[in-house]
Amino acid sequence: MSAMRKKSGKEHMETTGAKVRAAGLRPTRQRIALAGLLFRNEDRHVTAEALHEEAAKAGVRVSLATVYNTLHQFTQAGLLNEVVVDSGCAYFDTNIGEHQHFYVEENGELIDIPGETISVSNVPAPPKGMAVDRVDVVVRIKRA
Amino acid sequence: MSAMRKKSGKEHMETTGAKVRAAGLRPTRQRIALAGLLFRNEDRHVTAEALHEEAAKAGVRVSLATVYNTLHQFTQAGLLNEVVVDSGCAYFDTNIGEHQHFYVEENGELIDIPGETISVSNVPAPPKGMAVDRVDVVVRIKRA
DNA sequence: AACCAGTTTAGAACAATTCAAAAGAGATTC
DNA sequence: GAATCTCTTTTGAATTGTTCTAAACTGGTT
Ligand SMILES: [Mn+2]
Ligand SMILES: [Mn+2]
Ligand SMILES: [Zn+2]
Ligand SMILES: [Zn+2]
Repeated sequence: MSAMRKKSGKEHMETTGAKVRAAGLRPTRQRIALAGLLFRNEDRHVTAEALHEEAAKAGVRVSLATVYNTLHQFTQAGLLNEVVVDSGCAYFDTNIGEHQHFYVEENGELIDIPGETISVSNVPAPPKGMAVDRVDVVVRIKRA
Repeated sequence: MSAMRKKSGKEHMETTGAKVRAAGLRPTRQRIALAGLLFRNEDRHVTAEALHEEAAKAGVRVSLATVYNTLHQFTQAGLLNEVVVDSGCAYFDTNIGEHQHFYVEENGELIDIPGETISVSNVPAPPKGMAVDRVDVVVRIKRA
């Protein structure tokens, strides 16, 4: 589902519950609420802290520990990707397709670069006994 | 200086002091000692903690705070590069030329990929008012 | 309704890093 | 070479992001 139709409120709730269940996770209040926030809009990049605040503002009471647990569970279930751009802060990405990022060092913002855009070639073979897990490209940008 | 001759002990000390001074930093005991450890061998990737231990083993008494300070000062002076591969731990690289890395997630090891090897093309223009600072490629590998 | 396994929570614990204030040491001047 | 000035180092506390623990809770089942 590359281009998905905008869903109505109720429809979104159901979709969300199904998504959590399909991931093999019990659809609890907090998981459904967090999935609701995460998957409601276009692709997004969140930090645990940020999602926790967002939940609070949306009137959803969830502990920070649960936000961390949920982000990791969603990641393990393949619903999210983790993006490493900053030693000191973990980002989670709702865009799980192959793609790359601009990273605005100044304010910590992540911007998607569609997967077909950048091409990486001549990646050498890894040492014996090792296999490539994934190739990450981060384009660090700053004010011109 | 791509391929440098191996230096004798004393020669290395002098070179080291000069390097620190050339970077615009006062050649203090601890900065010279740390530079000595860092730039003595081939290119290396260190963590503050690791360098601190290495110094201790070499009989050099330096505080961890100083190791952090020094690594950052050397980085700012262009003697080191910081490599981001793990949210939670900062790596510093004595190879300041353009190159890429294999990252062995299992044990946190970094392996250089020479700069001419991988080619990255079609990097899109950054948003208005922004400029590319640098493009990082990390090839995450794991046991096959 | 009772029950159980899985989940959430608050708060303590941790790891990596930074900060603050006082003591120490290069560089410069006499 | 002593006085002096500024930059640096040190120690330990403080911060930040994240994980752990043990007790309370809840979704799903009987
Ligand atoms: Mn953050
Ligand atoms: Mn480390
Ligand atoms: Zn993304
Ligand atoms: Zn390197």
